[in-house]
Amino acid sequence: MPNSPQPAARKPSRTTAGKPARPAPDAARRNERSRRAIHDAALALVAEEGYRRTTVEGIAARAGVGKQTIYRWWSSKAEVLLEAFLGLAARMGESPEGAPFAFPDTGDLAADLRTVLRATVDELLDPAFAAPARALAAEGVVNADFGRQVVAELLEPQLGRYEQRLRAAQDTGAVRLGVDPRIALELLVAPLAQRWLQHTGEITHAYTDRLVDYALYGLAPRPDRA
Amino acid sequence: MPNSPQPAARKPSRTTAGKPARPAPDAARRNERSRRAIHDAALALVAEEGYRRTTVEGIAARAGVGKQTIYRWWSSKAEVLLEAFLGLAARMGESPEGAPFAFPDTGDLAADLRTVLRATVDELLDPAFAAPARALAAEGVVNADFGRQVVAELLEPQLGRYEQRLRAAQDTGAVRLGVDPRIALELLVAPLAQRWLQHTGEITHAYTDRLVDYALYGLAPRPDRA
Amino acid sequence: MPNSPQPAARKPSRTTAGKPARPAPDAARRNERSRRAIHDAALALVAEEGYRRTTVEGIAARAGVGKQTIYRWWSSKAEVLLEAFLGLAARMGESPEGAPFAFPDTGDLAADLRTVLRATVDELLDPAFAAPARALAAEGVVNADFGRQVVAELLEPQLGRYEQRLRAAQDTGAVRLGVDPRIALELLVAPLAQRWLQHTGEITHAYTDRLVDYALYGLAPRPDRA
Amino acid sequence: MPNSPQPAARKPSRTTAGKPARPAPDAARRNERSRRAIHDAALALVAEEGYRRTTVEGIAARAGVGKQTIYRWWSSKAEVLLEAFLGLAARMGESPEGAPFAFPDTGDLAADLRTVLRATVDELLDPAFAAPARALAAEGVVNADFGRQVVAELLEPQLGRYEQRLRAAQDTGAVRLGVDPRIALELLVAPLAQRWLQHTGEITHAYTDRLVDYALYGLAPRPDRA
DNA sequence: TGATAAACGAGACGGTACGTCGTGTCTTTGT
DNA sequence: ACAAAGACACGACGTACCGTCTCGTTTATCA
Repeated sequence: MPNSPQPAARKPSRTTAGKPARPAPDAARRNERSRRAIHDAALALVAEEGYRRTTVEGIAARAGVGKQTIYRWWSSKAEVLLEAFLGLAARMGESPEGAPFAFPDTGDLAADLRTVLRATVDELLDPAFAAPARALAAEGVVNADFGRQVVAELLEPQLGRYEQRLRAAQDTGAVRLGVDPRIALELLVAPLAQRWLQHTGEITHAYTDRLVDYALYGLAPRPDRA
Repeated sequence: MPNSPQPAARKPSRTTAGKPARPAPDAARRNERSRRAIHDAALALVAEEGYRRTTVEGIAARAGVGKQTIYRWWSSKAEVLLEAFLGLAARMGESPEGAPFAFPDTGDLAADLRTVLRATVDELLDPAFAAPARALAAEGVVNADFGRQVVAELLEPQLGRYEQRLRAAQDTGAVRLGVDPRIALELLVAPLAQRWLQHTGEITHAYTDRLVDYALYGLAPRPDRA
Repeated sequence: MPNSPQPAARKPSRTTAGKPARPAPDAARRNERSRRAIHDAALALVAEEGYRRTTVEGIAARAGVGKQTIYRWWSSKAEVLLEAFLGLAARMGESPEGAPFAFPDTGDLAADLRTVLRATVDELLDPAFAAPARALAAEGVVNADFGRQVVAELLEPQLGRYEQRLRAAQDTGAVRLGVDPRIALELLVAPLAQRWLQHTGEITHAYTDRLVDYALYGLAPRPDRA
Repeated sequence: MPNSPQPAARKPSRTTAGKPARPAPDAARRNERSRRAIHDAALALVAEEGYRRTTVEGIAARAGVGKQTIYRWWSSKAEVLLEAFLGLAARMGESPEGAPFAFPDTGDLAADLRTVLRATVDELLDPAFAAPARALAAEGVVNADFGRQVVAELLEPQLGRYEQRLRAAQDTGAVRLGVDPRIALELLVAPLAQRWLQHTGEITHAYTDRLVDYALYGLAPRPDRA
């Protein structure tokens, strides 16, 4: 996971947008306690009340903070939640020693994929993780700019590791050379994402194990594999 | 597509929920002109302004209708949009004569899948179709009940046709017998859905053609297919 | 006193001002209970908390009314207070039977003026009357348009009665014919107003009695009056 | 006029009020440049924007000063403005050589009063003078403590000079001995004040000339003066 | 065919939240 | 230690919509 839990020099997105171009607050003087309290309040409220019922006002009240302190540093509740969630994901993805999660490579591609997908299933079933993650996804669906930001900051680092592992598998011959690793990864990950996002089916370890099998060996008959 | 453009006997969901148990309006006396105007206004506003900026008040104003006429028959703007979109999808999915769309079966599974996925790509790139579809998806992500309703009324009829075609393919030997057609279909459809929903990549005919190939024959080397 | 306590067809001042020209609410559908509750709340809060600490939000809360209901019909808390105060003044100025107050004319001008000014002193010493009256005056000092409105709707009707009485006195010979009744009235009324508004001195019956005497007979020696 | 333009030892009123009893700043180390800049900014903003739209923040910004520097030495924008206005009045009331204005005594009381009142009319018609004066008056109307402070520091010195001149007139026989000079002065000054403050009429030299006449010789007929 | 009851358009209402502004306090960083 | 700068908790602003609630006014069965 990127975004280690240091003070975080995220500049206010107002800088990039800016029509009236507010003078841009001084990040050095920022109150770190408030920032954290806002993160925590946002995550808690989304988990407890749902994203829709979560309001900027509510976050401010729960964090013991003035509304303006939120608007000074973020431009919407979605931005607040994204930053809060990146922090949460960083904390969850790390081993206790602080090293970020790394994609396993035991030499057995299928096994490695099963391991990682099972771990993802577990995360998606954890309400504290799932509620804000859903909220971010939903916001991104309807707001392309925000969606791309979510992808870049949250999703891409994860998917990049799949891509690397699949490239390694191409070197060892476990995956055909002609295959585009990007599309390959989607075959594995997207079905799980769809079931979770759209409520089209249950998500279990058995399900992801099957996904790995189907994706690697195809749906068509395979006479060579007895 | 279900929900043909007849008067539509959709009963107000208030009946099912209902604590105060409103007397339940008389669907027979319903004004069909208003119903249609509301559909059109909802679709137009979502396409023009975005889902977030679309309000019940705005729909009513644009449709030249009182707000209460909306609240009498629907319980939220999401419900209005779902019904409006079902109508739109029915109109688009139908051949001019009025027969609903049917999944092709030329005997060549790969070709049939490519055909259907290419058509889906075209739909997803049509803004008039995509904007409300995205809105419904986003709402469903964050609201499980509504999500299941969207799946049942909108998605499932489509996916069911994939499932039937894949079962037919199992009979002809084009797909292994052990394969779960539900999961198989997800391998084909979910990557496209993810790219579209999450803005993780471009969606093109070339892309879906590749998906069909990868899904049918797998990512691993296939020595039998010279 | 004008403005008897009938429904009051005061049209929203927005009509006169109006840049964005809001559609202008329909006064016929106005809720009279809310209107009264807002009047009462405004007067009570100004008396209890002071004008400065009285807020539109506070008035709305105390009246059990949405803020928008205030902004729909008035353009500022000052306008609310003016209307509320006009109602109060009408109620106070009336004899119990409902007839508005009339300036006395006993034939003795000095006595009549003393009577009326003493009554005014009593009003100005009544906190329930004085607090909103002060607030309106202060607002008018600093905002010329509003000041003129206060004068026209509140002050002028009162001063007009002085003017009439003085004209009558000119007919009977109690006041010189060359005297401008407008200025004459100011000689009597303004000193009291100044003491009250600017806190430059006490206001008592003895004080106003003296004012009447000085104004009628002048400061210079009067050899004719033994 | 008191308050000559020396450093001004006005101690922060916080000392007198004070619950938390702030350490009380050291007036000796005070920055005189900032003090002046604050005065100028306050007067300019009130004249340009109006009292209501003038804010402490705006004054600080315009003066190139930190907000705290204002709060350190004054307790409200009204206090700032009062002090600034006292300085302005001192500068305007002085002859170029620095001697403060003195009430004329030519032996002709009526002429002297006309002279002074005409000068006052001119001041009241000067926007740079009138805007802050109005603001102070309005604040005083609604805030008794502040009102008394305005009277004591600003009004009383002026009115005192009227009182002295009227006493002198009693010695020469131009004013009856039984007349209270305080009330007498109000007869002359209050009508002008009221017209100006409450926007009840125009203020002109002709008007004040008439006031002097009416006040001195009364409204009633005066058979002795042919 | 006229009575009558519902749906309808309009929009006022009590509310909640928005995003902004100003207050008065506190903290940081030079002087 | 004062000062410039400005972040902060707080509270009010005036606006936008929410979902409910009247108001007349159609409209469309049934008497």
